Amino acid sequence: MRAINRFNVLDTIRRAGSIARIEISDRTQLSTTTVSAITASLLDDGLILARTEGDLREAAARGRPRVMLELNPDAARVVGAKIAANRMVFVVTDFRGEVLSTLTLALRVDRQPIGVIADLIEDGVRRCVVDANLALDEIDSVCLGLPGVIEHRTGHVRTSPIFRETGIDFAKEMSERLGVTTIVESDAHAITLAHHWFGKARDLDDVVLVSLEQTLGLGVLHGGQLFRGAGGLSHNLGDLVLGMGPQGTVRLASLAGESAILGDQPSGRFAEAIRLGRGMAHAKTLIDAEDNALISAAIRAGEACGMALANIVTLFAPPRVILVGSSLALGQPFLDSLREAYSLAIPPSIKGVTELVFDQSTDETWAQGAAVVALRELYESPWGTTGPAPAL
Amino acid sequence: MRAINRFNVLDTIRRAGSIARIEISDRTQLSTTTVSAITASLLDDGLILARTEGDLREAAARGRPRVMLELNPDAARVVGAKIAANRMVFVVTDFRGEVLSTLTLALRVDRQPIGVIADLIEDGVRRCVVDANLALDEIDSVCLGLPGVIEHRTGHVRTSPIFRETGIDFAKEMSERLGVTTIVESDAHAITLAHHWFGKARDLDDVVLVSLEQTLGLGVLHGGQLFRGAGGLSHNLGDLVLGMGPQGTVRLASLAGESAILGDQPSGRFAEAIRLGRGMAHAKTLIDAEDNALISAAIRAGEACGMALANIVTLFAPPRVILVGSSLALGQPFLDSLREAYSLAIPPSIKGVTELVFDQSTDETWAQGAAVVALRELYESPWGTTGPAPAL
DNA sequence: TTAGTTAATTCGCATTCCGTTAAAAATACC
DNA sequence: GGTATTTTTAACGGAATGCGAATTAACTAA
Repeated sequence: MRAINRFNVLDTIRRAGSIARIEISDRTQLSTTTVSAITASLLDDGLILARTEGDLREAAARGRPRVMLELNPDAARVVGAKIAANRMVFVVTDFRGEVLSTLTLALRVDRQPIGVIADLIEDGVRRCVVDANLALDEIDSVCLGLPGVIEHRTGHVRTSPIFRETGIDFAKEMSERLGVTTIVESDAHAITLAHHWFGKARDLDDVVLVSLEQTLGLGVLHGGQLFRGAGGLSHNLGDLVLGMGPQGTVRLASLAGESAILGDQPSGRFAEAIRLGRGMAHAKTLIDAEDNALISAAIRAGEACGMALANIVTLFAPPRVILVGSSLALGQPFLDSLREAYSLAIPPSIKGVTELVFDQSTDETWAQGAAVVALRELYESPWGTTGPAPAL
Repeated sequence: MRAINRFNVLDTIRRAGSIARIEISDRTQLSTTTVSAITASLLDDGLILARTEGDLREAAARGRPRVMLELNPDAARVVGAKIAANRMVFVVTDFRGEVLSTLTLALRVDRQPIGVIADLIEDGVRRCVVDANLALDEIDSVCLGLPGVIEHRTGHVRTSPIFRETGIDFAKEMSERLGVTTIVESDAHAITLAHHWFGKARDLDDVVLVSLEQTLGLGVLHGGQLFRGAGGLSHNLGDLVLGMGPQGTVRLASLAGESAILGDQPSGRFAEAIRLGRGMAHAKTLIDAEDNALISAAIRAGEACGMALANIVTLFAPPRVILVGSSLALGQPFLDSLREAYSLAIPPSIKGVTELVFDQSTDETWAQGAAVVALRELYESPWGTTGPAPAL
């Protein structure tokens, strides 16, 4: 009971940024007494701070001024990372999820042996922590956002474009290397939570996010919780089947995946750009220069995405869908054909239910999302509940 | 707190059918003291009954025999209904969900004005209640399972093949007519809960159900709760887009919907069978007689369903998928092609996660499922909690 | 200075749950 | 019939929680 209310109060403070006790009691429907008790214990545990200034009511406010409460940034530190095929981005954040330091490594880890990848990640985490003027033992938790099908609950990576192997217990591997609790999560889930905390889903507890990167991912937020499959499985949109062609199934990835759009670029400047993770940006300049092959690839991809998107909306009927990922950088041809295919494919019965939002988040935001995954688990953990009774 | 524990105890009793207090305490992790208190209050409220016989331990059990507790069938009565285009099935059930009376009306309500349909439903409910030797004021709740896109929370029918109009507040309409709380729910959601309580999902809290009837529906059970879209929206699988043809989008319904399989049968015995709701059964006999047109239609439908199914599994990754509905009656050609398309389309990364189960439920089961929807809401309502404190 | 206003805390009360212990109930074994 | 065994109920104390009312705190307005 207390644990639940504690979490609710903490989360209310987080959402508000800065809020008085009365206001908390208003929003959580708890009595001011209870709120006072809980906030006292949170203050005691150092999870929140009180600030006397900052009462934002009408200037001519009478009565005892409110004491604003906010998260204590120093209550915890976590590392979040976005691991992609050609780059890794690490962030260290404080308890609020604010970024303290960032590190981007432009590396092609694609299909390297696990050991190598783990080495690189370990290195990145350590360096990013040092950059934040911290030591590793001051970090409470690490979360790695990976593309592919991730089983968050068990820490297994079922399949991922960056691994040759399948079914790796990567959470355990990295936990042991770092000596810090490390969890894994789908990169799409990470960016979904990033939007929930800081981005375009701040006002919603139900939202669907589609990530169009090298891998096509999906994040479904339902009642403020990530919707995960059995075992905490993440989804892989790229595996969606769009049709049966003569040579087997046609999957979304084969039309709208990065390599499908950019094609095989054996060498040259384009290939170089792709290797550096600027494939889409380069493609955009080529499209602006009217490269017809690319334009038609972008249109095909947009149509496929629009169709898949309509199907997802048909199934989940969220009030908002957020589209993110490097493919958005393709610009007009891609976006227009996506929108058109979507509006053609969306069934009339749920027209108007869902709003489409596009967002070009930076890699840092993705990593921040991974940090949020880690923070959420910290929030929910019993912490040092002042009293003896731990959570059920 | 009490309300939660009460509900848990009640649900534990329901699941077990018949269970001793000790066993409840075991399963719910509540102390025997608490269980005793709660069961006493439940007995007091007449929601459960004690039975001395029925201790199923080893015959040579010593000590005080267990007192088995079970739901009091007479604690409540609800009506559940399945409304389809060519028939209506009503059931009256007791508090346990056991059927007390059934009524099937073979009527073509398809596209009639609302008033007419409402008249027929009202009539059916009243007759079925009378058949159970009850009066309408002894009924606690009514739930109508309808095809189409239903907004359970608001009681609105967004679109349904049986209505010409869209966006009808049908729950309100029927509540007023009957003078009994009436709720609406997607028929697919109803059958999903029926399977959860009585059928092939009794052992699971996460399952996906696909209903292949005139309309293609979907029910997703997640953590024992129905997954509903925004506003309690139900899903309509038939609206899934399988591809973009020359004349616009190709939806699943156009390949695997009833009319797509059976084709336009202007007149004759087949047309008559369809009108009577035996279209699929008749089709089966024709298929057995090697009607090539029908066989290929069934195969096309099976392929489309298998593909769509694979996509759903890709998105939800449930441990089990249950397929129900009249189309299953088509037999081999349909099922084989479905299975084949499914196994072709299912991505290797989640192979083995999901088990396919086919089930030919009777219409009565669907109606029973609607009754379950009503019962679940009764279970969760505060009831006459003995103590003063109501639910939060 | 005083009265008024709003915020936060303190205090007392009721509820709920758990654990322990004990007793009562209902049967089997000897 | 007595004893052992097991389930259920009952009683008491302790602890945690949440709420309402009263109280204190801090400030504004006159």
